[in-house]
Amino acid sequence: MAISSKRERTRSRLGECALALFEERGFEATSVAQIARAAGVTEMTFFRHFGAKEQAVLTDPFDPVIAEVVSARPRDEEPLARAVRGLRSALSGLSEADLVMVRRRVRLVARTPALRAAAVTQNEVTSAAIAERLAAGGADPFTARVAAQTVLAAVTTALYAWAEDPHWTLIESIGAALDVLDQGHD
Amino acid sequence: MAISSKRERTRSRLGECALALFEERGFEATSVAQIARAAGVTEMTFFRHFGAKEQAVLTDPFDPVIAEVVSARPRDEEPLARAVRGLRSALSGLSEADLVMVRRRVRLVARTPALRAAAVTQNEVTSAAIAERLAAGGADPFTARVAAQTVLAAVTTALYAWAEDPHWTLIESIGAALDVLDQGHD
DNA sequence: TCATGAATGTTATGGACTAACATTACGTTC
DNA sequence: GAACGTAATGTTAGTCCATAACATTCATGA
Repeated sequence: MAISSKRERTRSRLGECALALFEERGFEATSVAQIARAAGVTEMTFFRHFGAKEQAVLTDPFDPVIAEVVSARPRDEEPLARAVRGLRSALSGLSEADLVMVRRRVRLVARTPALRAAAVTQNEVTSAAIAERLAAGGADPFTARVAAQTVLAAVTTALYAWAEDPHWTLIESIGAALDVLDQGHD
Repeated sequence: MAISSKRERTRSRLGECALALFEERGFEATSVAQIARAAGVTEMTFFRHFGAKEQAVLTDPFDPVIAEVVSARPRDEEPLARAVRGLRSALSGLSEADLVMVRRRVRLVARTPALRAAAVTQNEVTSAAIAERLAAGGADPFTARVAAQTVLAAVTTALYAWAEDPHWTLIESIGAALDVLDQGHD
């Protein structure tokens, strides 16, 4: 028997239909009514699963992992180094299939202004979590906030560049971005 | 006779009413119909002046100045130093009255998720301009992009912190944020 | 004065969301 | 496996943001 409940199944069905339609005819040109119909469900149901149209794309298990992993690093490393190494180890855990899906979503976000705007809200949660951990490790609160926001900005830029350029690895792109922050530190 | 045309006057009237109402009862709780009515004008007119509700707050002469000033620095300085010094000289040109208005707007943005999200769109234009200038100065395009996004993330964080904390100067806050990026470089 | 174009008003429409209430489907207990 | 309670979904109605097409007022110079 399936592990997934009915709720989980319709949710993922909605997510898949949304992604496919967005890729096919664009985010703005696709109405949630169309998505709902494609998933064999009502408009209302869509909003019960994803609070807003953008959430159908932006809901991924990616951001929480970052915060988790950064805070798992030894506390005596400096903030930037912790972020870099934390991300490196986190990304090595993704499968090929995962990467394909992540790339599809990130590319869509990278190409859609409304999605990029909505993504910052996700980002802020991650950023706050990272900053909190850094501050708990003894960093000045303001410094922690800036460091967290800065690292995420670099990672986001790397993600968008990677999604558009097929001959780069995710880890390569992110590594290169973080190297820009890190220049002069070694 | 007034220097400002009728168009400019209704525009600024709309902007002032919007800011006041947003501060009074919140951004989401204020409809553009209310703003329009307060300004003695139609809802339609609002949208002709500001393409969207958020633009009533986010339209300021701030972002363009940043890009302008960063690119005005001598090309042989390194990217980060150019950004820091460029901003420093740009901000010193603001009057007390300007600072009060900037603070009101930034505080509203800092407190309103929807406005923070919409602000990134503004940000991207500035970021692209900065990156272009950095790349024209010989920097690798990807590096330029990351540097631009990173600096703006730091500045934005500083802006939000400054708007909420009355005993800090704008330039102090931004300086402190950029110092976080700069640590280890000197 | 009147003619021209800019600024604004009117009306109609569509799409994103919310609220309140009705209904169906699912799983659990007996 | 039948009844019951609840989770999941449907229905309806409405608000607000935003756009389009067309009409109207207002300012300004010939």
